[in-house]
Amino acid sequence: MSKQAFQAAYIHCYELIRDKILNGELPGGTKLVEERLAEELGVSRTPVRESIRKLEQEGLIQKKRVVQPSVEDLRHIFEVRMLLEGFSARCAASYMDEATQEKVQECITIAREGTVDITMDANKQFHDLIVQASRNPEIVRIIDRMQSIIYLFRRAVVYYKRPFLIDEHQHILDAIRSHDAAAAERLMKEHLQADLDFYLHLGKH
Amino acid sequence: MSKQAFQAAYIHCYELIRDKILNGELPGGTKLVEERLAEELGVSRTPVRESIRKLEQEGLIQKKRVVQPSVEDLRHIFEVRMLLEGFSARCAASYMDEATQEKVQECITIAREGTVDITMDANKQFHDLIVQASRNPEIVRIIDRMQSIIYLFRRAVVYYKRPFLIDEHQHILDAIRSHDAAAAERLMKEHLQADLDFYLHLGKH
DNA sequence: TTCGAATTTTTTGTATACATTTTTAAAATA
DNA sequence: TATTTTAAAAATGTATACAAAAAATTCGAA
Repeated sequence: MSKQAFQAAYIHCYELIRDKILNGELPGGTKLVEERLAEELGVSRTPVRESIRKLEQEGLIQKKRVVQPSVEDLRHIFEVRMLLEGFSARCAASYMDEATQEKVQECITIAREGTVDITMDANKQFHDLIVQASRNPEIVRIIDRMQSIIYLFRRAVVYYKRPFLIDEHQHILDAIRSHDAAAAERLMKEHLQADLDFYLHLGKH
Repeated sequence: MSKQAFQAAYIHCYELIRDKILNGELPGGTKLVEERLAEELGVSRTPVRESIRKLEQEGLIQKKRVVQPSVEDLRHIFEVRMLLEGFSARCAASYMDEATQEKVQECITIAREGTVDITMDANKQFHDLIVQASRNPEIVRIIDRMQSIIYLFRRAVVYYKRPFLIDEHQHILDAIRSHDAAAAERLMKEHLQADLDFYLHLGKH
C-alpha cells in the first residue's frame, strides 16, 4: 500500500470544497456554514474550518462566502498575468529545452482535437509549462494561486470555443522555438488580452 | 467603547507570532510547537494553530519552521518586484495625483533625516504609495504578501545605510512628476536591482 | 562503537462542548 | 406601515480531551 494512502481529513475537505466551488455546485455568493459542510462531509467542524481558512487565503472565499469575481477582478488578474506570463514567455525563449518544447507542442496538438475537458487541461498545461520556464517559484506560486479563478473563466472561454486561441498558442511556441524573446513576450500578452476581451464581450449578452 | 475593542484571539496571536518572527525573537529555522506558543501567549492551541496556518500561507513559516529565505528566494522575490513595481511606477507616472505625489515627497524628506526605524517606515511607505498607484488590488496584495520577507531584508539595507538609496527614490518621484512613464519604470527596476545587489554583497562577509 | 529495531515521548490532527458573537425573527411602539 | 427593541436561533471562536502520527530515545546485537 502506498505511503500516501491516508490523507489528512483537512486536506481532503479542502479539495472537496474547492471542487464544489469550481464545478458550480457551490455557486458564487453562497454562504459556507461550517457545521453544514462538516455534516455533509462526515467530519467534525475542525478540518472544515481549516479548509475554509485556506480557501479564504486563496481568494476563493471571502467573508465565508463563495467569491463571484467581478469584471474588474478579472481585469486585475489579467494585468498581473500579462506581466508575469509575458516575462515567463521571454524566459522560455532563452531557456526552455527541446524536450519541454515538445511537451508544449503536444498540448497544442491535443487541444485541437480533444473534448472540452481535455482541451481545457491541455491549455492549462500549455500555460503552466511556460510559467515554469521562468524558473521562478514565486511566479509559479502566484499564477497557481490565481488559477482557481482563471479556471472558472477558462471554462467559459473554451465552452464557447474562442477562435484562434490554439493558433495563438502555436505562434507563441514558434517564437520560443526561434529564441525570439521579444516576440514571445508580446504574443503572450496579446493572447491574454484577447482572452480577456473575449470573456468581457461574452458578459455583454 | 469602540466596536473593535475586542479582537479575536487568533488575530492577536497571528500578530504576536508574526512580530516575534520579524524582530528576530523567533529566528529562522525555529520549530514552532503549538502547545508551547499557546502557553506562552496564554491561550489554547486552537487560535495558535490558525495563526500558524495563516503564516504558512504567507510564506513566513514552512513545515512548522520559521523560514530563512535563501539568496535564491530573494532573487525570485525581487524579480517579481521589478515586474510589478516597475509597472506600478509606470502607472504612477500617468495617474498619480498631486496630493499623493506630495506624500511621496514627504517620505523621501523624512527618510533623509529620521532614525533607522523612521527611515524604514518611510521607505516602505514610499514603495507602498507607488504600488497603490497601479490601482490594481491584486498587485497590492501580492507585494503585501512579500512584504514580511522584504522587511527582514530592508532592515539590513538601512542598517548598513546603503548609499544613494534615497537619491534613487527622489529620481523615481521626479520621473513620475514629469509623467515620464518609461523612465519611472526603468528607474524603479534599477533601484530594486541595486537594493538586491547591495544585499547580496553584504552576504559575502 | 554503530546500526537498526522497539519503545517512549512529543507533537499534531480531530471531535466535542461550551461561550461569545452575529444573524434572524418577532413583538411593540410611534 | 415603518422602525426600533427585544428575544430567539444560528454560527463562530475557544478550550479541552483523546487518538493518530512523527520524532526522539533506549536498548540489544553485529
